[in-house]
Amino acid sequence: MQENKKRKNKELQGGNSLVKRIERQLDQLSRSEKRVAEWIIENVAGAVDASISEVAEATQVSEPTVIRFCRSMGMTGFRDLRTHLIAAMQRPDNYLHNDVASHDDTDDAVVKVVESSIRALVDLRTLLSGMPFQAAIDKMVNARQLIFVGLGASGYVARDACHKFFRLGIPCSTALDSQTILQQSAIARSDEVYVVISHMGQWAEMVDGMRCARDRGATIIALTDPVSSLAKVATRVFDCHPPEDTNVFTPMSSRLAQLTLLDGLQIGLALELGAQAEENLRLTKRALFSKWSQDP
Amino acid sequence: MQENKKRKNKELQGGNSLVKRIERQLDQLSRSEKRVAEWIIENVAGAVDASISEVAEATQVSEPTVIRFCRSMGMTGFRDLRTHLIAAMQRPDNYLHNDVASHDDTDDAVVKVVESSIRALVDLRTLLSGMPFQAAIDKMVNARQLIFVGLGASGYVARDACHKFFRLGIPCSTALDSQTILQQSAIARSDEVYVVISHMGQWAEMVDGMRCARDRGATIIALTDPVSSLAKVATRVFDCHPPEDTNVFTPMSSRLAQLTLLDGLQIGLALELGAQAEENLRLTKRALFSKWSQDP
DNA sequence: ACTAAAATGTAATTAGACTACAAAAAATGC
DNA sequence: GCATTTTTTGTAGTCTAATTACATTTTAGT
Repeated sequence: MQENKKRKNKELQGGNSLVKRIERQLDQLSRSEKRVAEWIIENVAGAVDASISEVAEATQVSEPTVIRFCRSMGMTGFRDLRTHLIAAMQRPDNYLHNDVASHDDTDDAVVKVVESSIRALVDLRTLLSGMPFQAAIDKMVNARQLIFVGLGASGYVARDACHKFFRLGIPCSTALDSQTILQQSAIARSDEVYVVISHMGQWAEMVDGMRCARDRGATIIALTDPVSSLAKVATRVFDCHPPEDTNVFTPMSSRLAQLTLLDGLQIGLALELGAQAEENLRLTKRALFSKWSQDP
Repeated sequence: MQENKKRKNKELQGGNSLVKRIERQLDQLSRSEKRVAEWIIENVAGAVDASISEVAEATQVSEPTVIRFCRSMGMTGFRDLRTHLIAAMQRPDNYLHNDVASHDDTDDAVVKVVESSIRALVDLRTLLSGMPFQAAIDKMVNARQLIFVGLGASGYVARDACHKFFRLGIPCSTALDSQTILQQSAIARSDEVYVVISHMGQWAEMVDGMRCARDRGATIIALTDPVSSLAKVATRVFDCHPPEDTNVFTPMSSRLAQLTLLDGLQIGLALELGAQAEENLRLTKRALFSKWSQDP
């Protein structure tokens, strides 16, 4: 018993993905154990919080069978399995995609939402290397003004981005409806950079406006579907393909990817701008801090 | 990208979040609880494997005291503490987030930003089980109106949430500056639910306003630091502790956690409301879709 | 020194994890 | 096909961990 504990701890560090390990050994299991395995894979989320009796209940299997399953996986028992599961969940690549269904209870649904958001960012990470960050930043460094463009839900992303970039000390504005977009782009200049956020990239007025701005020499950086008409007009495209939208309960995780991407752009730009931008960031941060620290 | 390649400064990040949190609250603990805290800090690895009686034994303290310590840390019990400890232990090894430094090149910086965002969501994932989703949703189901409150950067989150929840067919509004907050809360009703987003939870006007609304019987749901004064006023608290904010280049990933959390709340509420909300979601979605599909 | 409050421990309760063994089910040999 | 062995599964019970209720001690204020 004593030795087991020590050894177990070693394995925990090296830990190659437990979920994948379960998947791999799936067909070497007996019928009941397989049910347990499948439930855990489908539901890694809930499994972490569940007790042995809850697992037994959920899989219609006896409690000892659950323990046998743990042993089959090379764990010393249920507690050990749980430990490894928790550890595995700290590796974002283990999160699988599960849609929320209308029969889910609240907690399951929430967990699924968070996990699908994690997936969205993990996906983003793999796409990162193909994205023109340096090129976009090079344009931004010398810009007279950054204009963030977005309609509807993307408008919130644009606003957020604007609020983030202005702290670098660069003039920033937003254009969040057709009228503003068309007027703004009608007077676009070659030293202005438009950052356009649009899932589909299909809104006619927006595309028209950006084409106009582009013709006037402005730089158009688009976060959109690369096959869209907006993408054709843009100077640089960051691939934000729209989610395949089968489920009404789909959370808005594509928006998270956009926000994160813009975070990356902003930080990249700050680095490029150097000391002055860094100082501006520091000052804006302190402006808030000193306020609340004086009236707590 | 390849995190192996750039594992240069293997700075001892042993100070993972939970341990830091324990350290931070160390002097607010009673003598016995402090002993437990110190032992765990000294001995994180061992603590993960220990049972409650082993901890009690090792620290010369009774078992209930160990549990009291867990509660003082904001956990529901010993099991919960263990869960979080295991999660925290995993951190130094994989996906360790090095802060962006001024000598980083663009691509490194962007990867770091994305990974720290992923980290933020994985952290959120482990905190979920302690969050009062069902309670919050129960209040929202019968609400006459939802009011989303946030100042500054949190205002964007509030706005975004408002835009998300209104699609369920519930009256939603925002209060994004002190004046609006004070006026709104002055006429608060007991069938209204306030959703308040604030990192620090220390802005005097906001806390005053919420206290007033609370006194008038409204429900206050706060996404904030659980030790803040806002948290004390709130009906329900979702633990969104502020990031330890040492670096100017810190991306705003805590905001992602808030957005995701609100996504979860919205979907949970949609499920609770049932068919009507589902239909509303479908309709709002189609309203957009039919527009762009007719003029591509 | 006396009271109220907080901190801690004792003992009992409950729930969780696990074992031993027996009943089914499947596989094997004749 | 039937008997026999082996494997799989469940039942019932044990033991341990986690938690609660309550009693005792300690601490701080008057």
